[in-house]
Amino acid sequence: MAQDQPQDQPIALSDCHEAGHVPGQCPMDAVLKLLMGPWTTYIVWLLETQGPLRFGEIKARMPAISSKVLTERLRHLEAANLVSRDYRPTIPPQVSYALTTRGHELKGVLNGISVIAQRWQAEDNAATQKHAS
Amino acid sequence: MAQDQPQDQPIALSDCHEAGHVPGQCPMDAVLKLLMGPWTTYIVWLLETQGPLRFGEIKARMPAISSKVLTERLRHLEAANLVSRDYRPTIPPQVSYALTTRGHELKGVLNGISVIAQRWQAEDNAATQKHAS
DNA sequence: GTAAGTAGGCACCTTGTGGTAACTAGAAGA
DNA sequence: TCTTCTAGTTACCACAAGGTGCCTACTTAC
Repeated sequence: MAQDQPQDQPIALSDCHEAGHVPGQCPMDAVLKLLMGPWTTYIVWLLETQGPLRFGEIKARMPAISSKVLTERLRHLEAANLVSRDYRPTIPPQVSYALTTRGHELKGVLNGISVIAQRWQAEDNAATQKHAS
Repeated sequence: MAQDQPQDQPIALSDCHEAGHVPGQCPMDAVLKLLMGPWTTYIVWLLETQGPLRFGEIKARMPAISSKVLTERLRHLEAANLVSRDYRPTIPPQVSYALTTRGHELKGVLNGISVIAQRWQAEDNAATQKHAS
């Protein structure tokens, strides 16, 4: 991935960043907006680690989310082609969600963020402890 | 970075994802929340590519942002140790902002997102064109 | 007759967030 | 004396986003 680039090259980001910036016109903004809301990364992680899940199964693993928001998040992820929706009109209906190829492509990036986030948190904790003693 | 891991290992993400998820208690959530708001990645990108900048210089490069929001974004980034603030109490005052080491560490991740985002957008554009023809 | 179970839809309320405009300090310059 | 410059701060407004509760459709089971 991009990490193979020599570290002294200027960061590229998206072309929209070249001129006066207007939020919402940038591919990066689109991806960040997708990932950002609460729950979203957790949904992707669930589908990544546990495979396809039904609506109720996802909800059971996120007790605090409301149906409305879960539905909305899944619709957004579906619209972005990150998850696929499989609807079976049985009684009662069965709807299962799975990551698409594009969804799996996020794995590397998410892991990168996770690694950094955990390292920073560990550093902060260590600093706090040292400061408290 | 994390991309060196074999691709068949389960994604790790953060420990908070192991049990019932509560947003806001997760190091990943913290980082995403930081990056997410409008303008934020653009500010980081500016400081990355153009070096330390004064408040007015940043604002001049983002004509649509308000002082209030720029101040708030910079305060958040400063609180997260991503940018450092250098205040000189001259008249009129001079305040310059620069990326910290931690700020530069984001470069890889942001570039990863940027690469994916641009690839997806290109794919989508190609698909749209083909569909339209 | 009615409750349970699934996957939401819909209306309403509340909170957070961003935006706008006015205002500040203190010295320099006209 | 009055304006200008910098880097904000403050008060206020508006909209979007999240949350809550209630409702549906259809069948099976009690």
